[in-house]
Amino acid sequence: MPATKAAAAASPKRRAAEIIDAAAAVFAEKSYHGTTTQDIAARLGIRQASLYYYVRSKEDALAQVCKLGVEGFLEFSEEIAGNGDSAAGRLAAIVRSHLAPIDVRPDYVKVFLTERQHLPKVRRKAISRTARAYEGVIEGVIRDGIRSGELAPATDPRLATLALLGMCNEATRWINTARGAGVEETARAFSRLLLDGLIRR
Amino acid sequence: MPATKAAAAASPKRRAAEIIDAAAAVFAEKSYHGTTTQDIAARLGIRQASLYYYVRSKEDALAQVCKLGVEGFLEFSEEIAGNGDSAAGRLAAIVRSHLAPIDVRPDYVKVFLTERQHLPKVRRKAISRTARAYEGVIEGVIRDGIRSGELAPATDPRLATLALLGMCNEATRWINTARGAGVEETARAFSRLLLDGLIRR
Amino acid sequence: MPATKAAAAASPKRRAAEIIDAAAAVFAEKSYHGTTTQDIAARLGIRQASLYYYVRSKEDALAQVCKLGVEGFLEFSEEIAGNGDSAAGRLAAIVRSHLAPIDVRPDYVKVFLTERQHLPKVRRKAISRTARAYEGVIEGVIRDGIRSGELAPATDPRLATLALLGMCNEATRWINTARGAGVEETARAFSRLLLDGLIRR
Amino acid sequence: MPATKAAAAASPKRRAAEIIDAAAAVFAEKSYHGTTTQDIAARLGIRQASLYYYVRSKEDALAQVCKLGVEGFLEFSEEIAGNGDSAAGRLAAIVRSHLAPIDVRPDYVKVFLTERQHLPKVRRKAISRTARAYEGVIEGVIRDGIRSGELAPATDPRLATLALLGMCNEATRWINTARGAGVEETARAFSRLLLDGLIRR
DNA sequence: GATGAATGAGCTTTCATTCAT
DNA sequence: GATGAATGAAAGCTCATTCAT
Repeated sequence: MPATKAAAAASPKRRAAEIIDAAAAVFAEKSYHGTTTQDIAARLGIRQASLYYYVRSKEDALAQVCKLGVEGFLEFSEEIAGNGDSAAGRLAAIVRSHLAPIDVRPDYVKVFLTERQHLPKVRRKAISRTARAYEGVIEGVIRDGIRSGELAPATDPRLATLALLGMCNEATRWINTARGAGVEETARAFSRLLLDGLIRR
Repeated sequence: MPATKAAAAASPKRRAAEIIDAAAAVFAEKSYHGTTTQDIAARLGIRQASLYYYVRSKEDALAQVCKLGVEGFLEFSEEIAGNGDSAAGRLAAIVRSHLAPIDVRPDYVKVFLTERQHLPKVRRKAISRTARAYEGVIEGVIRDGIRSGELAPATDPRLATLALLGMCNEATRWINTARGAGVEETARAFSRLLLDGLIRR
Repeated sequence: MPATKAAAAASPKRRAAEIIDAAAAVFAEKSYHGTTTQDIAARLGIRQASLYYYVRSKEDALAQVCKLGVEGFLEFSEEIAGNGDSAAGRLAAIVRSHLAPIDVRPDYVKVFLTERQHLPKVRRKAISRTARAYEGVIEGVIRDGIRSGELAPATDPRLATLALLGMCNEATRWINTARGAGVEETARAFSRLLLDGLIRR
Repeated sequence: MPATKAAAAASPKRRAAEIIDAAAAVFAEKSYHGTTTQDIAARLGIRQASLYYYVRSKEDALAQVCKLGVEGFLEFSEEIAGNGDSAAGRLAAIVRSHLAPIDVRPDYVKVFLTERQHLPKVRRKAISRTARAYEGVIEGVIRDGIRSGELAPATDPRLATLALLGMCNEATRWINTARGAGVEETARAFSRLLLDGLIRR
């Protein structure tokens, strides 16, 4: 029976994860520079100084959040890109898999997308490289589809990729809110839109 | 005979606009809370204290940037929505007109999109209402098109609107850069994508 | 008639020097790490934050104090070492010229002697090199005197140098206090001691 | 069979002495206020909190180090002063006995000399009294020598004492290092210097 | 118009210390 | 004996803002 209030329900590792969780939530809401370490501590019901038992610095917390926010994007996309499916099928799968982390850990993804710029150069560059690789994979699938005649030859693969990413990434702002919709629905609607367009046939 | 370097050729009003221009640029690059008034002053070649001759406060500068960043979106969209064109034509026009300010004043739009959350509640709510109205206009055009049989009946107008806005808004990150493309091209590619999709017919 | 309290008697450059003066005094009294920036501000009758208008950081203040604390040692010693005087005459002059800055700016010298270790490595090494050179000059004079037969052949020039420096440097602790004596007296007594010893002849 | 690495071979009392040893070493290197309890713990391979099993506080550690650092100075000096030897012989013995603790426990002596100022007033004053007494003993020997005609009548006993102490105390900075020399040598050189001076006879 | 000087408020971080285990 | 977890207090520093000039 734990006596202290704060140490209540927390395994050694779990507590550290909770700190990062809180950081992600507050960074997502107020932006990195708009967040004080006090904000994070308050959300956890601990004192500000106690954060530093688990986290080296505010910036380190951002780095951890961003790391978890980007994880999962690249790996699945490569897997999908390499399966033998049609280009359309693979693109639909990519949309679905891109929205998945946004569904599960929206704060982490949002922070990764909007706050990673505040990471120190070295880390930022490394992440940018990963992101660039991810875009490349999607672009490759589109090029494939054009070459094979499955996708419209007039398509600009680069801009199509940016469109796909743009609409999916902005979903961090509204997915699972009243203003928006759930992932399943969103994934279906976005795939259809991307592949078939709005025009009735 | 102007002695100071910076104060050289500047009408009273023009100078004030330059201050806001500089604020927009730095806010866009470093985020609102990541920007110091010193950053803005440095970009203008003046001293920190001199900013306050033109601007009431840092927050006031943000408000002005956001105001100019949102201007032009709503007016044109209503005009377009009300012209007698087909739904497809009107949507293409909306895409074009939405990208226009991004082309002309990317910093202002970017700041409006990402930093308006840091405005005090009253101002923020007012802007949100405008934004909501804007979304409503687009959604209306899509509903029109579905009703008239021009657009696919299975379309979710809300999600289609969010998709359109998402892909256009994210363009603030790359339009006119080497990584992206110019507006004309982008508008054409995005309209086609939205209306016809990627699949070859 | 100056209205503000603090800005009273202070030319632009003079004020900065006053800040460093205060820092030297407090560092000398409480040691570098034992001093808070608040201590320095209090001695000047200004607010802590105001220090940073003149000084980049506490460490920068230490660097400035040390720089002024070491200045004057080397230059004179080289001059003296090179004049055509006897070894005994030159050593007496070195003692006198070494005690001079201790008389004029005891705090600066004391801080240089005891706190320079807390400077960042680069600066510290540079200062150490200067100090080493200074010791070398004195040692050289002693070697000269031994070679010419003026000084006792059994003398260890290195240890004699360290003795000279030791007794002079410790004078920072008591010179011009009731516990000690004035410079003139001290210089005379130390020269005689060094050259003739305590034994009566 | 001891399980923990660090706690291996250590009697209860011996361990406490090791803690103070470590404190002395780190205080000597980084100064009292420049040392963190973590620094001391790290040098022992234990955790910060574990220090408090042996030491009441950081300040208490300083007090213990200073106590051991000053021990041995006074007792021997009184013994020497009281033996029937010549003034010169007694001064040489004092130099030797003053350098002895510097040789054996340089860190303790150095900390005593440079950090005792940070002890709370009561303790500091008590130590100062002891130090003053020590100086008095040396000064007495010199006065004796002058009175008896053994030492030069023009000698200022106070300044001669301060010279002796200055050169010996500064030896904490270099004794037994490559830059300096061993105790035996140093004691011999310093005695001769003090008594006979540098001039050849 | 512009700025040098100053500051209140607040920020991130450090640190000695405590205490239940 | 030793330590993981936590914290009160304070440190150095930044920053938006003011104001006399």
